[in-house]
Amino acid sequence: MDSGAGRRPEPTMRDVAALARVSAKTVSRVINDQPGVGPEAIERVRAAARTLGYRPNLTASSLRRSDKRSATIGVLFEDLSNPFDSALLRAVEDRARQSGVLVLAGSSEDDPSLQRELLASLASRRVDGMVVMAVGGHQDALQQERERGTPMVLVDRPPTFGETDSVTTTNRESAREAVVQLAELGHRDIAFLGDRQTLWTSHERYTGYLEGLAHSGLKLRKDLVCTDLKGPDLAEQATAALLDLPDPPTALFTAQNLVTVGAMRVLRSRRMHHRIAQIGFDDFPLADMLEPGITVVRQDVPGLGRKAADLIFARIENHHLPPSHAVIPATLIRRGSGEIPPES
Amino acid sequence: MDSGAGRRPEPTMRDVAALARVSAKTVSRVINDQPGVGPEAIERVRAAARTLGYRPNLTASSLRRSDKRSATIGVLFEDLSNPFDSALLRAVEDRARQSGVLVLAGSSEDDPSLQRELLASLASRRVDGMVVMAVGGHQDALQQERERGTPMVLVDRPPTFGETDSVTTTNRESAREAVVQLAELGHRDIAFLGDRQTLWTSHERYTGYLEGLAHSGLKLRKDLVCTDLKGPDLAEQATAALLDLPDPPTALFTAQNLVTVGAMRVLRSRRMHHRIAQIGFDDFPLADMLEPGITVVRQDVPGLGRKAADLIFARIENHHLPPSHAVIPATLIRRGSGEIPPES
DNA sequence: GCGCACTACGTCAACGTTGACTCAGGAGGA
DNA sequence: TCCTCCTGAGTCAACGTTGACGTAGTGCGC
Repeated sequence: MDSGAGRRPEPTMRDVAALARVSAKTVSRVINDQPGVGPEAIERVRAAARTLGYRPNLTASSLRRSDKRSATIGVLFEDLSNPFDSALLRAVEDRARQSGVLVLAGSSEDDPSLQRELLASLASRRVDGMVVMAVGGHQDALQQERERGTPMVLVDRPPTFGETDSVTTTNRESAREAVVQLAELGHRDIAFLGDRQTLWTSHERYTGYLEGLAHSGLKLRKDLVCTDLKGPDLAEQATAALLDLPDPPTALFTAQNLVTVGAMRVLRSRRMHHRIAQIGFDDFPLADMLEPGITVVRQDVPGLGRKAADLIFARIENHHLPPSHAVIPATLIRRGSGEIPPES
Repeated sequence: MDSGAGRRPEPTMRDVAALARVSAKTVSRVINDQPGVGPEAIERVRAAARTLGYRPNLTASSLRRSDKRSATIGVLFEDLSNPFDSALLRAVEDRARQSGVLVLAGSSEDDPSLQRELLASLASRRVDGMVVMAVGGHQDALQQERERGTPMVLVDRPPTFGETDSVTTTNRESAREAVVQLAELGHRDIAFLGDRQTLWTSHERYTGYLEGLAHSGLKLRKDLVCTDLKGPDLAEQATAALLDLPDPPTALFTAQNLVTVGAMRVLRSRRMHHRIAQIGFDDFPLADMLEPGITVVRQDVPGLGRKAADLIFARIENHHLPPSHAVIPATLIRRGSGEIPPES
């Protein structure tokens, strides 16, 4: 074993060339399957590379190559341990692998300065492109990066600046659909519980909620709207407060995953989960195993990821494509909780 | 905007040097905070770098530097969209960020040839180290990589070869603890449902099951042992078959996440979830919201990830450290399903 | 006034690879 | 026979950066 020795120096093309008694350039040709090398020279080079355990140095290669490709893309999401983000990452990774590209991944934690830092880190490594879930607020850093010509695709949230590809979900339309379904069951007091309004998705879903009410001829009750619920604790408090109203809602539209779970928790602890309707945005595991099953709007996460990857690779291939804004449809999955009619 | 223009060439040190009227070396010194540059030269270089939007090329830098560090590590897990894997990735990423290191991530899908390919891909990019969840079976590719001197830490599964760091969970001990708890409640017919036996973790948990039985003076009933349940479908079939036995089990030890869920599903559909005890290995979201809550052995996933990252960075710093094998304790979380006594 | 140390730079080559070019030798045609 | 073309190589420099080393100028002690 390696005990005692430090990291062995990697053999270089020159080492292989010396052993095969050819020039380094010939080794380069063999490694890159370029023509102009005779069969027995090819064999000598291959044998030498094998015995030395030679592996090409991609960093040196991409430094010298004319296209400067690093065969690496950057992925900058909010939190890689979040199931949504990791499913997205996996979809991007799968598509990248087909092109022999590896993925540098980072979590921005919705922190602009961290995003800026990671962006610079990716840029220093000269990635071929970036797939970014932009943090809320100003996107100056992203815009600057894009304006330098770095291929970039925004996922889940659209760019606030021009000429940049994006992939999003039908947030507004699907939220609206959920609310309309509740209204058609006879609900007239439908509460909205959502995440931070600075997040584009949250805001879109709220707009969809408003549209759904309007479409169904319902009046907006401002006391039934709870926004900026960051995390399950705030969601639980908000749900409890709603239920304690003199005129409580008969249905909840919970516009984010953790909010959905927080609300569920409160409904269950009050044994009201069979009497109050609930539709959540974004599916989650075991939603079908609860009593009742939780009706949700399911986003096509792998679809989002695949599309994002397709776009980034298309953009890398051709910088001059017109920007593309893909919208991936979400689906309403009826499991019971969203099909509870109002009482009396 | 960038419309029409291809990717703008990145400014180099020479560009900055020309603008600041100094040599490239001086720019290098300023960028790396090295001494030997006067204050006003520093200012000129800084200003020039700002106006040009200069960002150092880390690939060129790591090519030339003596230590050859790329400030990048590789992470090779089974499936990055799996919550266990992604939580692990996140923990590694957090630790890496502290050292200014980025993470190249890949999913091996438990496929030896894919793992081999990704390993080569990482090696070509000259990562400083690798954190690997080894695929089952032969680990030759990993061993070869390790023998070349690449710093490597195996997570969740130990190496079958020497001189390599690893981090694992108390699979056997915790499985044993779970089974002993069931036995102490009076259960005598405790079934084992587990994933593929080729996986080290599955095998360990099975061994723990056997130890638990032995410790409690129970005899092994081979007809209650179901292994190699890959995926929830097989788990459901196996559970159904167990319950259809003339002498069915009164408690289930489900040794893997998807198996746990599959078994739960069958118990619920047969309305037996309040009569048959169940303890699962590995926690999952909403386990506490079901009726009854699911008792599980919870692994300390962030702890595993942190430790793995600590080890890889220690190894990168010092190749000569003796190999370290960390074992992170798991905890039994009692929620109800594992505290159901046998009937009559 | 001379040597010496010290500071603030600059010069050069090299990291591992590849694009552009050169070149020897043989085949083939006029 | 001579010229051209093609094949299978090799040579050289450069990608962007930094380690090793060189050097001009200043300050200071004796």
